[in-house]
Amino acid sequence: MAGNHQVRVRFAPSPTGQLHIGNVRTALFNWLFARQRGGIFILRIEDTDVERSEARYETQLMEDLKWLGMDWDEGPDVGGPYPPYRQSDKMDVYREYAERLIREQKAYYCFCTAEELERDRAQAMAEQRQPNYSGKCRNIDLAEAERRRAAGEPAAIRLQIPERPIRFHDIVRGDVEFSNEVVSDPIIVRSSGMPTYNYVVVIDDAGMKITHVVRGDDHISNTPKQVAVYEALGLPVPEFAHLSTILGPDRERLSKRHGATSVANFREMGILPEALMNYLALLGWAPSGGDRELFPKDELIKEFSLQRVTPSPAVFDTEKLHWLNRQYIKQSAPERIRQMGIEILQRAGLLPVSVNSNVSGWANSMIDLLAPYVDQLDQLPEKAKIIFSNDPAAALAVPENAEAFNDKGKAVAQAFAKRTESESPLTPERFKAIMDEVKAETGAKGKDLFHPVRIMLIGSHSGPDFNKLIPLLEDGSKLELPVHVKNVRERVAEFMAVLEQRA
RNA sequence: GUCCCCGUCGUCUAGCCUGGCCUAGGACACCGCCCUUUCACGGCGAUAACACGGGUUCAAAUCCCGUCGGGGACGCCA
Repeated sequence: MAGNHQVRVRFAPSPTGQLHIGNVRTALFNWLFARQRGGIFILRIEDTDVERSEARYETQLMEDLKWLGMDWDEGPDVGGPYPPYRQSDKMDVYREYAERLIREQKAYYCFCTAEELERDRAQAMAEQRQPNYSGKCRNIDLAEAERRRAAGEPAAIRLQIPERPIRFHDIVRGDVEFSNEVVSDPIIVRSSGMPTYNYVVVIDDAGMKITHVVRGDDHISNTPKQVAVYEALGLPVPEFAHLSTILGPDRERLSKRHGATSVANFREMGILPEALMNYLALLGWAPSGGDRELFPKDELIKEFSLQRVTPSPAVFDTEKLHWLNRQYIKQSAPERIRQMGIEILQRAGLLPVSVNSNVSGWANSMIDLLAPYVDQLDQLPEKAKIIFSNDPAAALAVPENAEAFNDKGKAVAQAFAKRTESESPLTPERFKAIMDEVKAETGAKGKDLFHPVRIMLIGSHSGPDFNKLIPLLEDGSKLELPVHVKNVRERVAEFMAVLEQRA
């Protein structure tokens, strides 16, 4: 394909806060589209809102994108042929274009005051009309307007919307048409001399030779205004693709009150980046056939297509994200999960700040054992409670557990206790032998045999395999850890004390 | 209020453009069974949807109109 047909897309966030999940999805679709088509993905930081923009958010935003696995070909850090990629502050260019529009009578000075406009708007609403600009300054003679400005009267510049419908093509929604009646002449330069967003964004996008504008559908109503700017300036109009909104479970736009909504949140929770990317891609896009869910990055790039993006809004479903995350945890190299797990356990105060090889070896086996049980890695400390804490009273307070210690269960507990008080350390082999003896002595088998023992050891009748659990308890008890791990003998002794007392 | 967008299982969606292959497919969740001396994992299975009403047609989830419902935009914010 010839170079001049090359796809050029951009993600243009404002560094005013944490990168929101909806915005990353927009970034992702831009990126996937660019990579799929062998195009250019551009990062442009919109920090014109000086009051709210912060450098740390910009850094964070770039880290978040990288963490997710995205890269950009042009941007504030890597440069590119059409700078600037940070400030879209090209005042002279904006002014020059605005002057040209005035000269060509495609734009005009507007002397209306804010109060006047507000009054008109309120009246239109009251009369159930579209609150459009009246157009009262449209016919002020240019010479007259210049005279008033020279006399110090403040004036904004408005673009004159043509007397015909404005159409544009949207890859997701097809042809979209807005009647010119509903598109007010937009202000492109404020009376303060500052250009407005709808004007600036067009010049910036055109300047960067953007071929496809992929963004959230909250911009769809702005699009006719922007198209009018392109046309007035004689600039080529790009293709558009407006992505639907991501909703919370209550079908309201996803926001902070729905819980985790920023990339940073998911990262801290121990969601793997490939799982998040996969999930986000599936929100609004599906492959033809729609029968595959697992899409690693490379597969997404291969399969993605903007034409297949759905126009309807999607509810964010944490359960499905969790499912994908579990899939990727299982597929992932064990070392990676171990390392992440150790950091999380350290933060929870269960592992020392610096781990020696004895501790890390032990921690690794523990993480290997527990990781398949979690939806997100930050659940590890909670799951590790079975190893780090031992509370017989609490365990017996659960009716279901207490029931396991009927006469037969109690006999099992006593027989087991009798054999383990001298058995230390306990190996899995020895454990098995003991269980066989207990079985012979008490006649208990199956659940009757194993439930009491498991409750004694970890306070619950469900949990990981004994063969792996026993060594973890025995080895852990010998390590210097912030929280002492009790071995089997200690656990059984404590448990029996409480059990006898209750009887 | 006006305009725009959207409307398939509880959720994400395939199918819709190019009507018949749809007895509407897949996935998550839920439920059941199997595996496992428990739980989880895994395997198998079940329940579950074309918003409603009119057309057009031999035939409509698919095309047209209307209604209802949801979301968004209506700024000298971005």
